[in-house]
Amino acid sequence: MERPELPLAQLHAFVVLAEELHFGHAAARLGIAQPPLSQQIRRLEDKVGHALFSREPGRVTLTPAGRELLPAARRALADLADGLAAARAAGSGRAGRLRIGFAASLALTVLPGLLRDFRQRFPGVRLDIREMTTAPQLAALCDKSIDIGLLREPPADEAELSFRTILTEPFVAVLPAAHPLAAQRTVRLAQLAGSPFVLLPRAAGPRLHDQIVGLCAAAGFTPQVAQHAVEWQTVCALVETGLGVSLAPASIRRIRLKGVAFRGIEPGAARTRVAVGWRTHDRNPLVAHLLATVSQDRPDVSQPPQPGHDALP
Amino acid sequence: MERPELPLAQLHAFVVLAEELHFGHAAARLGIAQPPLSQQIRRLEDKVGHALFSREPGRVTLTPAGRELLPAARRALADLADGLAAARAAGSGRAGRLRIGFAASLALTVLPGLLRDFRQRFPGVRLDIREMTTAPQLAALCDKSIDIGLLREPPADEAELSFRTILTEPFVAVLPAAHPLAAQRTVRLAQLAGSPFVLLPRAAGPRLHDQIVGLCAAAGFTPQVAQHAVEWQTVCALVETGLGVSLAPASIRRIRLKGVAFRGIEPGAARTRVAVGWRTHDRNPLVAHLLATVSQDRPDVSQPPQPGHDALP
DNA sequence: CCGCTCCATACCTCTAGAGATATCAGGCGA
DNA sequence: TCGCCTGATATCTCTAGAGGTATGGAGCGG
Repeated sequence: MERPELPLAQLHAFVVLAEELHFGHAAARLGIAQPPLSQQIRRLEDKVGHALFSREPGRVTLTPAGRELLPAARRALADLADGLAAARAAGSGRAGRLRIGFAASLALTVLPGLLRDFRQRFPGVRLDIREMTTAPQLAALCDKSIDIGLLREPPADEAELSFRTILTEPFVAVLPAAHPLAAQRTVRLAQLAGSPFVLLPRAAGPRLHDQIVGLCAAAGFTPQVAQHAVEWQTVCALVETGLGVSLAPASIRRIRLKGVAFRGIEPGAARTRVAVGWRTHDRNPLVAHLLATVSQDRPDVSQPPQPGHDALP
Repeated sequence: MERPELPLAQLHAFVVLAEELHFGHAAARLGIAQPPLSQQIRRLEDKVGHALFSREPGRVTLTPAGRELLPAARRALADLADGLAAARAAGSGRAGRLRIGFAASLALTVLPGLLRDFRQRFPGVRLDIREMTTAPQLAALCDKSIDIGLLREPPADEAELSFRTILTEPFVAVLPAAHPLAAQRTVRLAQLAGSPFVLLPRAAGPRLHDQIVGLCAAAGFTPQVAQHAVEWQTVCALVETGLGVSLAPASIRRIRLKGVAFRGIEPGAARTRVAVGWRTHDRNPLVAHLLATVSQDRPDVSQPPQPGHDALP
């Protein structure tokens, strides 16, 4: 790429003169005297190396060189005016692009409402939304390929990142409908000791995985994982086939499968957190906007299960 | 249209830094020291009103405002580089647009060869070709809406315009095939006195019209025009129907109609001229190129008619 | 011929910015 | 801790150009 040769002020004067085809009128339109305009055009012509205007008695016309330069000058001036407006809008937080990563299960809880509210308040902002499990979200936040992460069980020791809990929800047992424990309203964790488990891999969400395993340990057993699945929807489908049972965040009740029963657990004090994450020193105003939207938008899903939701045997 | 706010040199530096994301490397690439680059970017940021780069320990990244400005800056710089190259090419005669007007009958003579040769020699030049009769061509040359005119019988008294004869051709009589005179190889003009004529209106080509009328007058009669037609092809079609006879430039023999006979005339000394016209003081190098091409490209159509061309009764 | 219009040229002042050198401050790694 | 890397800041010189005023030359019309 070479250095630009033509000054924009001169190109602007050129365009105005090309429209007026009269040095006096163009000078008045530019708010200057005629001789300085004459000099400006001369300087531009010297830089191009050819006359851009033909000066005849009684009229000024464009030369072929001038006719070639005019559309390019117009386009460039317009490009820059647009780009400057867009840069200012982005800088002030009225426009721009916000890149959001989210864990799949959050599509069942906070994501829809948050996106709706944000779009309503900031229609000029383009949202780039990508599904990613927790660990990849943390990496993407650090390397700046996303601006916002929506995830579960945020880490406590990320130096560059900050997190804020949006909501907490209890766990539920996920059982095949025909499972003997499905007949109960609530399941004691110890009762699950004899059943194989279907769980997400630790790598997908280390803290959530460890929390679930920890609950089982507190109940006196280590879950025997028969199958891993990255998505909670897949977990439910495998449970439905009778492959095993699971422990999951309560919001997955929204996944409605005939052959799956969701039951409250005892002890029921444990909760899993949903959080928004961002780079601590990120000054992007859109990030601040989204955090503000999250703070005003806190749906409560800690209500008890409603009758009719589960497939009763 | 407002004045441009951002200097191109600063935008150029911005683009290079956005590519390198390292002040030292970008400065080296620009051929300056790092502090001046730092100052330049600062000045640009002050003009935009927002930081364009985020400076963190160990790395430089674009802000949202910077990300919005980058494509616009790139486009504008490219537009101007292209426009400047096009202006220079047009100014030096390597490229640009040439607007040519031509009388329809010249499509039967000089036009195809001229266009072919010119395109071969100047492939970068766009040709804008419009069919116009002689009088509109003269007006368009004067008001600069065409650069070149190809016409017949150029005027002798146009102050701003110059003309050069490309070729001359004799006249032929245009007769219905069943006309008694069609049996002759050559027709004396006086023999046409009793027949109605089909001619182009004087307004379409005053001098050609007057030349034809003058030939008849020299032969002792004034042609009785039964019908006018602007195109020679239409003239031939009307002659074919038996509506009348005509006198026309010899090249219209190329219009092949079964029911039309073309015959040489006596006296046969008169010739009609085909000329190229241009504005005398036009400095457009493409005009010079075309005039040069015309000078090297002089097909000779003054040969006698070849057997088999005419419909014999 | 004279007055007016139109664009060019000459000369002037002022300013912004381009680029330089010198230096500082912060962070990182050995 | 020290050395190195990186970007910022301070200060300086120089130049191009932006815009002004005054004037000149050409052409046109009354």
